[in-house]
Amino acid sequence: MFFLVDLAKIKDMTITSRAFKSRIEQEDLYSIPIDEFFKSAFSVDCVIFGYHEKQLKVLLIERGTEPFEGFWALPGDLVYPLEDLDGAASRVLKDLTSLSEIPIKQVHTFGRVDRHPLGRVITVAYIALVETQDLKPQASSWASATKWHSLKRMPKLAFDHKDILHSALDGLKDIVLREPIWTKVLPEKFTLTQLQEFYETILGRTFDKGNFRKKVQDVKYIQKLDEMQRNVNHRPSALYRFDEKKYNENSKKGFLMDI
Amino acid sequence: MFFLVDLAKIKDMTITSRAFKSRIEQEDLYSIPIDEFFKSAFSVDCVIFGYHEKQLKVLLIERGTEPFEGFWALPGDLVYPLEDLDGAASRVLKDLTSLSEIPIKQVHTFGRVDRHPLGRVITVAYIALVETQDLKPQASSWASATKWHSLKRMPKLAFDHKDILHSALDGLKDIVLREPIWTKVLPEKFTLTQLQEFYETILGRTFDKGNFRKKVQDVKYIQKLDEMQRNVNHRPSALYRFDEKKYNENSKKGFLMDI
DNA sequence: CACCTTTTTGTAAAAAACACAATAAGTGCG
DNA sequence: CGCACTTATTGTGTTTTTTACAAAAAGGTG
Repeated sequence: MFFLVDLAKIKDMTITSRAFKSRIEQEDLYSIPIDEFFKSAFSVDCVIFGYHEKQLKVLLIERGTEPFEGFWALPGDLVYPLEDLDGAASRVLKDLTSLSEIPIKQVHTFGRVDRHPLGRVITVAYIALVETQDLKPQASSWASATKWHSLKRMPKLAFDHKDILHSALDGLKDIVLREPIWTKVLPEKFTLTQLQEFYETILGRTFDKGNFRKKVQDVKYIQKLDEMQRNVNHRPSALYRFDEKKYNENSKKGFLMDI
Repeated sequence: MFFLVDLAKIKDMTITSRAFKSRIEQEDLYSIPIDEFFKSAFSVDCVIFGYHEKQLKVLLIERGTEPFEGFWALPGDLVYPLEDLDGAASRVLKDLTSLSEIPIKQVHTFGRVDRHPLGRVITVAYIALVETQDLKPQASSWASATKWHSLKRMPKLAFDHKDILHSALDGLKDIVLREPIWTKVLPEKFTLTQLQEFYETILGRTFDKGNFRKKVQDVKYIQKLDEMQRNVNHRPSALYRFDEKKYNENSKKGFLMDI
């Protein structure tokens, strides 16, 4: 099954892949006729959550071209021909953040016929979680601007990205209860208060300090260190760390954090 | 963004959509040159689970063409140009089962580059649950045969359908705890034993009869009737029904079955 | 040292989960 | 009819978990 492409239209499309464009130019396919049947493409969109000190944010890009020029949107790109879906999402993430090794998770696929005004584009949504401070938003070839946005007051988003964001937030809440993804956003050595704040922020509810602590004591892969906080203006907390080895042993048996 | 298609190759492809074929013939695009860049299409695959008397099965079709000729596979089809993803899955389901109004649920999207030997095909997996007896497997234009298969001894499946099936089973277990989907497979009036057996079958574990019953008493949308089983050769059970009105009231508040 | 803040431990009550037993209500059969 | 058999239904005590809240501890600060 093969595509031919109307480059005039392509140039107007803002969901463009750089590889895609360059390839088109090489092969000089400008004036090839159009098959009306398959006007479709697939893309990935990444919902990159940033966590820092009780604040959950999401990374948006500002669109520099029509449609939805000037709107904020989720970063995304077309999937390359020889690229897995997960790979495409990782690439988008890496291009945008210069961070590799960020674990991603597929959450849902959106394919409403009219979700893209210029054609049929099905998109697979991924989520990632990073330390907000690890990533300095900066303009790129992709967008005129990128910026961390608080989830409270969210601007009007392009396409159906509002739906995608909602779905991603649900997915994040799910994952947070199944996997210790706080390892990606808490410091190497952390306090239990920090851990508790993480859960409270993501899940949007509070926990009793004493009871939370008791739960954590049963979790084998959270290891108490012989170290303390320093220079805090109150009783210093003990520090803990994530014991990856113990986690891998236990997680094979369907182990999960249970709060 | 537009495709052109090499019909010679299309004819060999077994993931063909009937609409797709006919459209091609109409427009006489046989000898159009090929753009190598976008060799891709998207499809839906349906994991149709059948439940009947403590037996969970899955509906497979037998492929009549290469690749994987003779292999069992999940029913699926390409997504039509003016069709939503959910719509495509519903259509596949309806064509195959003559049942409409079956609720479906998207679970995951599979897009490994080499998952289809003849080209890039990304597929969105859906699950559905029906009463096994409501559906008489029969050959169709799609497949040389269709058949309910027990999940215990599963034949070798085409493509990556084994992965899809696994993922779907996880999805089913998830959903069963969040939504009362047993309404689709239990009779209008059912006993609590039937309900318990349903959960035991799907989740693969057993529950204490007395305790299960106590849980159900707290669930407002499961209504006890003034009716009894008849002609059973033991103490007759009270009959219950699903109270849709009460369910809709409660479910808005994030209500879910908790066993 | 008294005071402030946050950590850490403790404890008691309430709720939920769990295991198991006793009783009930039909059919079938002598 | 009465007894056996089967499954439904209710009950009960124990254990475990959850929840709420209080007290004590360990820093820093002035």
